[in-house]
Amino acid sequence: MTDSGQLAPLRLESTPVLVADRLREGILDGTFPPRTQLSEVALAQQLSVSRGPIREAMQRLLQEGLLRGERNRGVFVVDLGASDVRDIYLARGAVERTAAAIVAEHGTEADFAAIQAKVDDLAAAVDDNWVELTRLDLQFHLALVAAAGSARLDRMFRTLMAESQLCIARLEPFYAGRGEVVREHQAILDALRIKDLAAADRLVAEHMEISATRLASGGTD
Amino acid sequence: MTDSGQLAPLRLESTPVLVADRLREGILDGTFPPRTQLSEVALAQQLSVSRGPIREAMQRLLQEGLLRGERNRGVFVVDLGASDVRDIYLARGAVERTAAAIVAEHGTEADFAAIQAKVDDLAAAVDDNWVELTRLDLQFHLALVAAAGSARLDRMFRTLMAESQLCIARLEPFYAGRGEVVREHQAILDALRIKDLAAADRLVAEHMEISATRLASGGTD
DNA sequence: AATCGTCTCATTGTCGACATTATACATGTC
DNA sequence: GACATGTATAATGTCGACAATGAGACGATT
Repeated sequence: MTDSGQLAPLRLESTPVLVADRLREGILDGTFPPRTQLSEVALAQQLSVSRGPIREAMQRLLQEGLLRGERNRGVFVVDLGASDVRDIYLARGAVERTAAAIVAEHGTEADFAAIQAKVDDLAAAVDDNWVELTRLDLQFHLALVAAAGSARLDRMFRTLMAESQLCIARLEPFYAGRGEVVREHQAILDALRIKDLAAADRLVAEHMEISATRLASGGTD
Repeated sequence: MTDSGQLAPLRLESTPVLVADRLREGILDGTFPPRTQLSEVALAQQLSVSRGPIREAMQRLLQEGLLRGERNRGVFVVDLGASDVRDIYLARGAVERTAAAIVAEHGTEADFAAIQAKVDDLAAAVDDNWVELTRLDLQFHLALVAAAGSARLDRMFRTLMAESQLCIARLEPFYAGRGEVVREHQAILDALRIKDLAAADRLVAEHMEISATRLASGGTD
């Protein structure tokens, strides 16, 4: 998997991308709580860059749905309500059910192995760190979508993943026990392996339904 | 629908949005053919604005998938191949099938009327103007997704719509006759009205399949 | 003759400063 | 005292200029 012998480019990412990553991290880990305004000048000073790259990074996060912009006012961290949670998981269902159908039909053994690795990571994780559990949870779904090999499904899922992470981090749900979650994911993978499209579709749809309900029950609309 | 007596804001949209609209229009109508580079300074002079808004507009089109950026090189109009066409319609299937399921279950008479209006527009259009026909075609699908009332499905569809328009405009397909297209769309709407989820899902999936095959056959991979 | 090194040119990346906009507070008038 | 108006301030929006990067052309060297 690693391309040893090949040298990586000196600068992997451009400055605006680096800034966007830092901001996204800050939003997801609670450094910037919902509804807080992100000042361009303040961030520019803290990160020792000009306002240009900051604005460009904000543009990306606006498109990702993590920030909300008001004309001539500024950008604010989004505040996701219960209806947003339902909508996010509805959209994820649309993406992941299609991805599952493709993987079930055309998935290779390498694809299944990659997804299985994510299930194993989830099973091996410690129970008490729920932040890590949700991260690994999303990694499974990312691997599932990646296995479908669709650039656009992947693009759409990544923005939804960021939004999922945001509302998960904010609500701090009881994660329903590791064992149950591992079983749910393993069941999806098993259905994919035996090319049972109907079962895979149903399991993914149910998984979205359950996750959305779990999260939405704790939030305000 | 019109709010007479009320004055609209002086500037509806910000400068970068206006610029993005102009650029998108130019890309879709062939003013900027695929693989052409968009120079920041040239566009800034032509539009009489600074490079800042230009860069911001380009950011949006990059996210929409209409432009491709290379570090320290510039941005270029994307060149979509047959595999991209298939991928776009795969992703559209994911979005629109989910939207159709929602509309079939919870759609109001107003929703159906709005979609029916798009079918009527399509039926009333003149035959020879295929550019207009494809535009109206996409308007139907936009209305369908809008009726689902999901902000994220809508967001995802709009970017896919732009990409669809691009590869349609580039390939200039024979549009398969207006009558056939009208029947296909009317059939989808009819299935939604009678809440036949299975039929609606199948019809939308087939519509995507047919459209993708129609377009991909003419392009290069 | 082929290759490497250097130069030039055009373009993007970044920066600091000015212009514009919106909010909040103070002021004046009825 | 309450409302409308004017002003101050802090933010974003925009601009022009400088720096850095990459591509192509030209010439020198082996």
